[in-house]
Amino acid sequence: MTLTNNTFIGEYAYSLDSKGRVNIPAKFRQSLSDDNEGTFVIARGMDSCVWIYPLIQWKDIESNLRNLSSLSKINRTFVRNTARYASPSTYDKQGRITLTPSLIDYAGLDKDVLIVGMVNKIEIWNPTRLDETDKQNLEIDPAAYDEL
Amino acid sequence: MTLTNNTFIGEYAYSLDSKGRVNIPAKFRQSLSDDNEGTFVIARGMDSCVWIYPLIQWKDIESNLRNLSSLSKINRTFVRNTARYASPSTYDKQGRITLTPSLIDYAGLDKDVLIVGMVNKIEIWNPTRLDETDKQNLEIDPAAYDEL
DNA sequence: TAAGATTGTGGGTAGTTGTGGGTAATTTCC
DNA sequence: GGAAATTACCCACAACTACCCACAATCTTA
Repeated sequence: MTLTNNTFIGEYAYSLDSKGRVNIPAKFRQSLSDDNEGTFVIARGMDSCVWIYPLIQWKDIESNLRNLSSLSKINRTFVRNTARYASPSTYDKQGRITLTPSLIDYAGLDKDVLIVGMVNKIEIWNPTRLDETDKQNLEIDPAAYDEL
Repeated sequence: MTLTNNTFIGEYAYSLDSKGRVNIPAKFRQSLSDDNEGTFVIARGMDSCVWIYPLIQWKDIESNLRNLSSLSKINRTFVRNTARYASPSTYDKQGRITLTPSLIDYAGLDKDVLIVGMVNKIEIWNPTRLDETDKQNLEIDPAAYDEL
């Protein structure tokens, strides 16, 4: 069953095969609207994971990046890190996309990976790294919850 | 008979079958408005239980998450921890929804479960855990009630 | 009170999904 | 230009899930 288009929630334990392919969970593919043409854009996440955007979502980001002033150092860094490692990937008949070796290395991905729905994008994690990140974040969380 | 739409009160002792399915009490289903399309979103509760939102209720939460900027680490963590354990579930012809193994484990659910109406959402408990939680809260509650 | 409808619970089956690997086309590099 | 490596496309199978049917217990209604 499908919620809103291009919306991803839930967590899935999948595997990365020897060719660098990961399956996109069926529920996520079903949520993809047709104008994405079965294509995602994979990029470096800000945490040590891989970010996967639906194509049209990425186009939004792209146009935002275009409008960001290059005067700010943070902006420049953000644009560079986002754009530099991004590449489009269309899924095959089995629903898999291929990750670049560079991204696999960046996220420290091994055979077992965790796919996490982040509402408007998807994250791919090495399960161990996500655990560690979770632990580090335990301290700041309560404060964040309060604002919501 | 139905109170207000999408409002759940009362407590029910139901059972979780070997396939991870629980029945949603008939009264709760009758209270569900049509625009929910017979669908709930199950998620981690803040206590060790499962939360069940009517679909449209969850969509509100979702759109809030969608608007949080990913530039902030706190936001990313918050979105991840919320979306990660959530998944939609439409009830079958018998009125049951399927829980994910991850949530069953989190809430420590066994065969016998307790379904509790929480007005705008539903909780599923392991009866033993709910007892324990109740006892722990006895001490702090009176003070808290005063602020209400 | 008896008959019928509704509700909760269990299980079988067919279709879908995740995973691995093979082959042909394409690209890269010497 | 040709060989090696890489990529894209296809097929096969096992595991899982969604859907369906069956039955017993409870509630409703005449």
